[in-house]
Amino acid sequence: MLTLPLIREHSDTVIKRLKIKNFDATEIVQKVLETDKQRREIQTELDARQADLNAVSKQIGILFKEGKNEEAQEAREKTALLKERIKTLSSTLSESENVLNNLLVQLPNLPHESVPPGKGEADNKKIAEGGRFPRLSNEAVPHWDLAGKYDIIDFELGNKITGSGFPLYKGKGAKLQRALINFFLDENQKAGYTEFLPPLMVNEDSGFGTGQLPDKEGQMYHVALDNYYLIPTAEVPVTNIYREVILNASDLPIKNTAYTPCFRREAGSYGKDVRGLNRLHQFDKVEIVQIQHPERSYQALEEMVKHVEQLIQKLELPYRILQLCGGDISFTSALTYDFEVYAAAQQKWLEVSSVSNFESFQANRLKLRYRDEETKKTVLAHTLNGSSLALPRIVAALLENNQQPDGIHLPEILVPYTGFDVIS
RNA sequence: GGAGGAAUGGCAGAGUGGUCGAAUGCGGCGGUCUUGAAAACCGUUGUACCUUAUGGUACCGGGGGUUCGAAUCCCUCUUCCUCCGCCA
Repeated sequence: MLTLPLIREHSDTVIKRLKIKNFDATEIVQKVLETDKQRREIQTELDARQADLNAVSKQIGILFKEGKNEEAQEAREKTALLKERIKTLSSTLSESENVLNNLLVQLPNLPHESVPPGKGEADNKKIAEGGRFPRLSNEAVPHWDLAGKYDIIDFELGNKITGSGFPLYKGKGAKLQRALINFFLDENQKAGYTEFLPPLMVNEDSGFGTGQLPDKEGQMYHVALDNYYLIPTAEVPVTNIYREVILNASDLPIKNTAYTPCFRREAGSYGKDVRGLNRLHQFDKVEIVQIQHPERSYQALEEMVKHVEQLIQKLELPYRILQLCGGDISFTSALTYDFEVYAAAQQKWLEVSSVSNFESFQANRLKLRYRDEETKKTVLAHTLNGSSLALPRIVAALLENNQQPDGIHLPEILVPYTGFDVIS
C-alpha cells in the first residue's frame, strides 16, 4: 500500500510512475485526494465535538461532587444533541475511511526508476547469464518421462490421491527433494539467514499484510470453516512475523529463511505449460526474506541476487537473470529479478526464483516500522524476498540436463546430501 | 470436548464508574557526582490520527452495548493458564 503522504504530496509522480506498470492511476489518485480531504474535515469536527462532550462530562462530575444536583441534571440534558452529532460524525468517518482504504489497496507499488517499460515477458531485460548448455542425444526425453522411467516421481498416483498438480515423490526422487531442501537451507544459513519453520496456514490479516489479500484471493486455497489460507509461499508467514512491530534501527537488517511447501490454485492455467513439474498446485520452496533499512534495501537486493546466482552455479545449471519490465512486475514489487534455468529436453527456460524489493509497500500494510535513531520517529522498513530456490523446476532441469544412457548424474555438490550420485 | 480463572504501557504489577494515558518497581534514555565505571540522586521514557503557535481525539486482548462519563458494568469473540477427558 502506498502511503497517504506520498500520494498527497507527489500525486503527479505517482501517476507518472505507475504508467510504467501500464496502470492508469489518475482517477483513483483523484478520488483518494478528495476522500482524504473529506475524511480530515470530518475528523477535525469529530475531535472537537468529543472534546466538548468530555468537558461537559467532567463538569457534571464536579457538580455532583459539590452537591449541585440540579445544575448537573441540566448539563446532562444538554448532552443529547452533542451525542447525536458525534454518532453521525463517527459513522461518516468510518465510512470515509473505508472508501479511502478500498481506493488505496487498488494502487500498485511504484516501480523503481530502473524498471524498463514494457508489456510482458518479451520486454524483460536480460542482465546476466551463465552455466553451460548440455549436449543431449537424440533420445533425450523431458523430465516427466524420466520421472516414470526411473520411478522417482509418480504423477498418476498423486492425481489419484489428490488431483492433478500434486505429484508423489518416491525413493530417490523423495530423497532428492530432501537433499535440495537441506542444501538450500545450509547455504542460506551460511549467508547469515536465520532458519524458520512457520505455520503453513495463515489468517486473513497475514494474507493482507503481504499483499495476497484482497486481490489475489483466488490464488490461495481457503479453509472456509476456519477462515485460514494455505500459504502460497513462505514469504507470507515469515514476513508477517513482523506485522505491527516497531524494531530498533540496530535490529536491521533481519535475514530469515524458511523451507515450506507452497500451495497455489493457479486458476486458469492449462495446456503445455503444466506438464510434469512445470506448474504445480503443491511444491517445495526455500525462501529468503530480509527486513532492511530503506537506505540499504537496494544494496541488499543485489546481495540476494548474487546469493541466488551462486546457488544455481553450484548446481551447474545453465541460467539467465532477467530484470522484469513494468508490464511483468508484480503488483507489490518495486523491482524484481527473475531467475530462469534451461531445461534442455523441453528446450524451455523455467523460472526458479523471483527476487524482489517491495520497499515500504508491504511494510505499510504490515505496519512494520523501525525507530530512527536521530529523529526518534517511527519509519516504515523495507521488505525484500526471493526464492532460494523453488524445487520442482530445478529438479526438472537437473533431470533433463543430466540424463545419460546409464542414468541421471547429479551435480557433485548434492552428493553429500543425497548419498548417491546417479539415479538409474 | 467439559469445568474454572485470567488478559493493563518494553517487562513486572496496581487500579471496580468521574480530574486515569493510567500508581509503583524494573528496564531504557539524558544529566549530576567520578580520572573512568558502579552506586546514589534528578529528569525523561507508548502508538496513531486531527490541528499546528499551541492544543485536541482515540487506544488498558478484539468487536458491540449501558451511561452525561467506562481500564472499571453488561454482551460477544479470541488468546493464555489450571483441572478433567481424548489423542499424534
